Amino acid sequence: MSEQTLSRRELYREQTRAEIMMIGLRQIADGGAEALSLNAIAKEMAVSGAALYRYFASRDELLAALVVQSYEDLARTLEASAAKRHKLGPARVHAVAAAYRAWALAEPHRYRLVFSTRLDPGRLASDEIVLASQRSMNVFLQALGSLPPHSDATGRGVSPALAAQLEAWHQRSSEPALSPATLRLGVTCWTRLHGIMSLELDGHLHATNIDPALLYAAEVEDLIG
Amino acid sequence: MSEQTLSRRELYREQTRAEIMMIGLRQIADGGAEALSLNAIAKEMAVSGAALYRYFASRDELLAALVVQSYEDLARTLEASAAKRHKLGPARVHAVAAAYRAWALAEPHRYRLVFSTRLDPGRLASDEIVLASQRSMNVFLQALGSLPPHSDATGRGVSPALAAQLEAWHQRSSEPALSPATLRLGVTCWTRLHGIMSLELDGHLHATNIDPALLYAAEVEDLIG
DNA sequence: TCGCGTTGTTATAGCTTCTAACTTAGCACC
DNA sequence: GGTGCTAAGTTAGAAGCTATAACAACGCGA
Repeated sequence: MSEQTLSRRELYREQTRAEIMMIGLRQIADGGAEALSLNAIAKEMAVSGAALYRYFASRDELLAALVVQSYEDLARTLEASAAKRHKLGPARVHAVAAAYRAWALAEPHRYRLVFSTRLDPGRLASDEIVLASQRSMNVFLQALGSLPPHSDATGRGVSPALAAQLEAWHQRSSEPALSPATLRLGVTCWTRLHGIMSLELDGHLHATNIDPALLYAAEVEDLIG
Repeated sequence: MSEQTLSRRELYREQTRAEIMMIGLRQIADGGAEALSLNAIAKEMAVSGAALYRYFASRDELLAALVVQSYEDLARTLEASAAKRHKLGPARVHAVAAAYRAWALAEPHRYRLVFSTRLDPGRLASDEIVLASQRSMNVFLQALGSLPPHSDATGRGVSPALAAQLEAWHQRSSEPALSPATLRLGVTCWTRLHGIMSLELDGHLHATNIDPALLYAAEVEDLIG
């Protein structure tokens, strides 16, 4: 909370935590969340296994921290991709979608870590996770909101119940510029793109012999217009 | 392979295997794939832990068997839902989609087991898994193929590359009645519905405060017309 | 009926998480 | 500058897991 400079002790502590997380992240990148082992990290750091419990109360806590870190990394990546193309419109949607896909393909285990790691409910609702999620979502929403209004984006296919929930979301949103139609486009975009990435990463599209990149591109095109 | 009646020994063996799988499945249903423990199963069966290795060479082999079993159960469920509504058309698509969602919600851990369990490549490409996958897919394809032809189902938004791959799939498919357009509708249906179910089950849609059922219904509607 | 293969056993190695009790080392305060 | 408290490391150990090896006994099939 306090902004004052950290004491020497706290500084070392943060460094050690960072080192633990770095090694843990590499374990996950190599072998998935299952491969995360406090003991193995300790061995690599040349300390006893028990020492790490001074920094993380449990393996689960470290895992949760890595989920948060990865989610934030995804958010940063998407924000960077959007910042590069400062012009809005379809090109920006393409850029963000491409960045999303590239991140997932570059670090599949991390993508899985973020989206299909089951944490205890308390940790899942952690402020940092919700924040990172909103940051990522916002990048998509900003891009989608800049598209020329689509004829049936707000009308056809939206049930009254769904329209009401979108309206409620619109009301409490911190960004009043985002219309309910854009919000809807946002979740749809997210669920569709995630659907492809998730199945692709787990090899379930392999049997069809269809290049997932083509499916992905087609969905992006469909969402844009 | 041989159809001859099993010997007494083989019969008992199958029974024991089934019992192991039953208990293992319950463990997964309760606590996810991580909770699967040969030792715990043995304790529940009142045998030593080592005894189970006569029936499954490793924990991974048991896990793979449970993945297959669950996938087949999903396929059976979908087939049953289709069989109930013997009339084809939109109603059938609705029925199958609803059955898919219901299965996922009834046994979330099993859904995750099927779709986001990482098995070694050898096991993932197992004949039984591919078969169960095709069975499930076929139920959707049969239903989708019976829809009145949609104006831009085959034209707009399909890149030449994608069209070619769909054509190739069509050629080697055992069901010549399924047009490339229907095949495309099939994968799209799968990726979209899975996208929603996957995010919903892992709690990622919670932050939006939107009922996933409404999103799901909207996607089904969009796919149909 | 007899033998052999199947199925169980116990023992053990090696890994994991995590706790408890003890030692050391350094930061902070007087 | 000395001294004491606290943080950070240590080892020991419990309880759990997968998996293998060596051995005992049961029962099916010839």
